[in-house]
Amino acid sequence: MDLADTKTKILDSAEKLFAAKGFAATSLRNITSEANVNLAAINYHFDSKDKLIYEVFARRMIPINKERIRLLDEIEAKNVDQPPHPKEIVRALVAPLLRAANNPDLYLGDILLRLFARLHIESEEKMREMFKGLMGAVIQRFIQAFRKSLPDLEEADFFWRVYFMIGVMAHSVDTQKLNLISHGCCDTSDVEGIIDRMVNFITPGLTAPATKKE
Amino acid sequence: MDLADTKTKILDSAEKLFAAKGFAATSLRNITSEANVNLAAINYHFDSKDKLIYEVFARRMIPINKERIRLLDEIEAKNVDQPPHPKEIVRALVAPLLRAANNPDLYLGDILLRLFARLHIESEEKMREMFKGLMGAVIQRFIQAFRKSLPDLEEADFFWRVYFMIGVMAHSVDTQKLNLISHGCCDTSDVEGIIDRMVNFITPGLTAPATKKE
DNA sequence: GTCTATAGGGGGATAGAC
DNA sequence: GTCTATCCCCCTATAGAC
Repeated sequence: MDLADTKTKILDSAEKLFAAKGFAATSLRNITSEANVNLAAINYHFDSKDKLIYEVFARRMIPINKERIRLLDEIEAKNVDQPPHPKEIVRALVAPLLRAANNPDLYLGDILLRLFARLHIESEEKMREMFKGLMGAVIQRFIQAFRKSLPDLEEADFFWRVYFMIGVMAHSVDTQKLNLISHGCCDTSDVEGIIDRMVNFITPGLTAPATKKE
Repeated sequence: MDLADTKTKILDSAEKLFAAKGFAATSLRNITSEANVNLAAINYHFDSKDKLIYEVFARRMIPINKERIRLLDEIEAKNVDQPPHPKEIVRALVAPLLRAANNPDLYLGDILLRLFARLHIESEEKMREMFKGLMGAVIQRFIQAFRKSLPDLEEADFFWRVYFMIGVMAHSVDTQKLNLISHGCCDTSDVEGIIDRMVNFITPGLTAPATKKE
């Protein structure tokens, strides 16, 4: 594990600490002492703390988004005549994210997932820009796919439901708080099971009858 | 607006800045200059930054949770012989939170709501303790109510679905990011409409058939 | 209760030796 | 590429005058 080069050690430690404490609360000194490297190495390899934050995200986000697009391409290739069922699109969106947590090559556990959850909640301008750059294209592809598979939904209803779906996904990548309420009866290590449950929760909400004024 | 006393001015400014930038990134100097009060006033009135954070939350959370319990009591009083429909319980849980944003006595808009979203994502120990103290009893009450109204659901399925529901609620209190994808077609000021849409999204997921191994 | 002043520490970033 | 040393800033908290 100490065979990694300095740049990788910094990324690994920064990822872990950002996920645990947040960006502002994690100092460059925290990171370098955790990584057993020199303080100046961060500025040498990454120029600034902001650019380090970006690199930490990009390293994980890019492969996940590639896999999402690959799965969506596959689904659309199978359904050339009619739009695919929303359930399949939901699965293509959430599965690569949840699976990334249990990739044995990463050894990340909940760390990666809390990092994404935190990004969703950050409101600083730089975070917004970063998010747009890393996620914009994928979001647009999936919105188009969902729109075609839910053609009868009124536009406002459609976007609200997509937004609620993103909420489920963003919040549930961190499964720690679930243990606080479930006294350990939920197996948080069974990723494929979590994916199934999440798809089965989201799909009926997406495909429900239109919301009427009550 | 400048008629408020020092303590209230500090709470108002702290709430606004915590929501916008997070706890760690908001300094006591930011708060006192926004509030037009002296730096030392924070330590005089609140002792420390941590206790200020707690007070900011408690001021909003306590009335919201009281209203949630009141609505749940009301629902259960109407349904003494059979458990209420999950839909009614969902509404009792989400409506007070979403309505708090548009309370004209508070003039908070999205600020209050982003604050709650951020609390959900904070992982520091002190936040966990605070959350437990302010939310523990309410969560237990609602879990019991949901359990009775969903008696056929396997236990793990039940808790996962409750967790997904919390995700929708926590994420969707900040409606800013919705505008990024919906090009303004969603009316984020119509609180009762948002509540209806959210209840209609969550309920089918809660009441769906059990998740089977696929 | 509110102020000024300051203690005492930690932060990001960089210069320059090796 | 990696180190030490340091600049200069902002931070929380408190002491003590008013």
